[in-house]
Amino acid sequence: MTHVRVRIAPSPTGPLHIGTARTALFNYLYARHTGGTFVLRLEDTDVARSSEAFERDILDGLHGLGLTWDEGPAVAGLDERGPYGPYRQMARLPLYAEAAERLLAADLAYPCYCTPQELETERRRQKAAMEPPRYAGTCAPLTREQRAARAAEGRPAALRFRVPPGTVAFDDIVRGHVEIDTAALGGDFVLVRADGTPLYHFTVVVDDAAMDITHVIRGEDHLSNTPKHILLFRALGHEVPAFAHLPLILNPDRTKMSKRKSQTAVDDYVAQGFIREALVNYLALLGWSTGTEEEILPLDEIVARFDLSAVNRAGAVFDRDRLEWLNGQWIRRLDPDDLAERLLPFLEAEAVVGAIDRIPALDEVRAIIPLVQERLPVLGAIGDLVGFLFVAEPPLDPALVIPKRWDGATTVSGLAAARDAIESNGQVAFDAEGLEATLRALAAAHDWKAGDLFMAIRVAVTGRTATPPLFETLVALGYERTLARLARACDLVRSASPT
RNA sequence: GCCCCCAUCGUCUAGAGGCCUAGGACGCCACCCUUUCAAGGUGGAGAUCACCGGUUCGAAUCCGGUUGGGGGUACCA
Repeated sequence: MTHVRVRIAPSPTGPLHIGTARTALFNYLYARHTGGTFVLRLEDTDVARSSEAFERDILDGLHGLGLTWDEGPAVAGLDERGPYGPYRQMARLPLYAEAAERLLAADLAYPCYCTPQELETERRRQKAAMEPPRYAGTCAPLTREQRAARAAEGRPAALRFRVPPGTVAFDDIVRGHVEIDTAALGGDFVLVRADGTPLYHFTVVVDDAAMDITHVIRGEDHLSNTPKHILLFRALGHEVPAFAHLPLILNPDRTKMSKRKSQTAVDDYVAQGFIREALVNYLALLGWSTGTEEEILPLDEIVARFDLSAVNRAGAVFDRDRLEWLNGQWIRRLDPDDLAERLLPFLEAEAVVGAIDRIPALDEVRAIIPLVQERLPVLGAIGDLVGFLFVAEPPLDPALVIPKRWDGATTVSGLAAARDAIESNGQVAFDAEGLEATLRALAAAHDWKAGDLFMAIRVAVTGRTATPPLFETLVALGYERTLARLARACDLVRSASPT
């Protein structure tokens, strides 16, 4: 068996897309599962739309997900790795020129002098006549003399590939046998623009051939293009790699996932606090499953079980709710110290937007992990959950402080009594067990339902009706602040509900 | 239009001729637990396996057709 070589070939024309991440993941999984090599190649020939910022974003994003490559280009801070470089297409221009030269010399390709306007006119005519759009082959039969004449006129030439008649067949690893008549390919297609820059279908094949790629694993949107690629591999005299076309990730309306209809940037998910373990796990399960009922799987486990031929054929709608659930599962499985560290940037972000007044120290965050770990669907929810700990005074709606079964007067006396009880208990006994005992006793003594008292205190001290467990929360708040907030809420309710 | 691909609960999926009166998960609804919120537990609603024909003793599973959906069809990637 030959050594597996697969690649992900993103185009740096936008931030890392969920679809690209998924394709990268499946290539990575296949490479790691088979002990093969995972190559990263930048397809940056669309100079107008490519940028270095996007390059960084894509490579950082992939790394952030834990998808490391064995061979890849140099980007800021990273050296080029691998013996098949360079790994960015703009640095491979001479290779394409050489390949173009070979095809031209063998008459497998020919110069085309048609202008964009002429092509456009023809396309319009075909459309009007209800014919399938295809290149008419105007320049295909040109003799050497005719070509020279056109060149002498100063007409620039694109290079077109001569599409041979017949049918191209291949056995797709996920889709099975596929057969396409080359007549359906739209005629002889362009390899190199008139300005000399090579086009995607050409570069991808030249590079996959040069880099000895053995398995092309990519989105189903490339299935129809595959015959063109196979024809080119043959023309270049290279062995045709195996193909595996992955089902598309879909918008809720079942069209190909797009920026317009879905959140597609991996960055955005990360910024909201989706963690890499969950993202990778979720993406792996879009189109693949273990065949068992296990769903929560770490990357190495997925690698061990991955099977390309078990990949689904139907497209999969991206379900954010399910991702959130999985994210919560993974957050709960995180080591507490690790979680604390991952939370810090989100608290910093809260401070930046002014949602909290200060950034807690790491130890402080560690201390509250037990309160938040099983209450975070995403890391970004941390501010909402416990932001009240890190502000001077949380905003307080007096009406909210009064429990449903209580009135203002009861609330005032309840809060005052609680404050006094806690204070007389002293700072030494200020722990969760002590607080619970004290406050339960207090409720019993006044014939209040403990839940009502607790709710009044909860809102008084946090400003919210939904919080982590009360006593632990009070402890996190601290003795002094607990007393102060109780007193403040007491005053607020008293003045808001005159008796 | 033409070419290609696809089709099991709303969503992600299990299922590779009898184990299926179709299993799991998310979401939804109830109940339990409970100081709120989560988490967890239990239960429920939810799929005539797109449709029609065939093959077979037997089909979600195989074959053909229909319908529906998607993708491709550039001097974009």
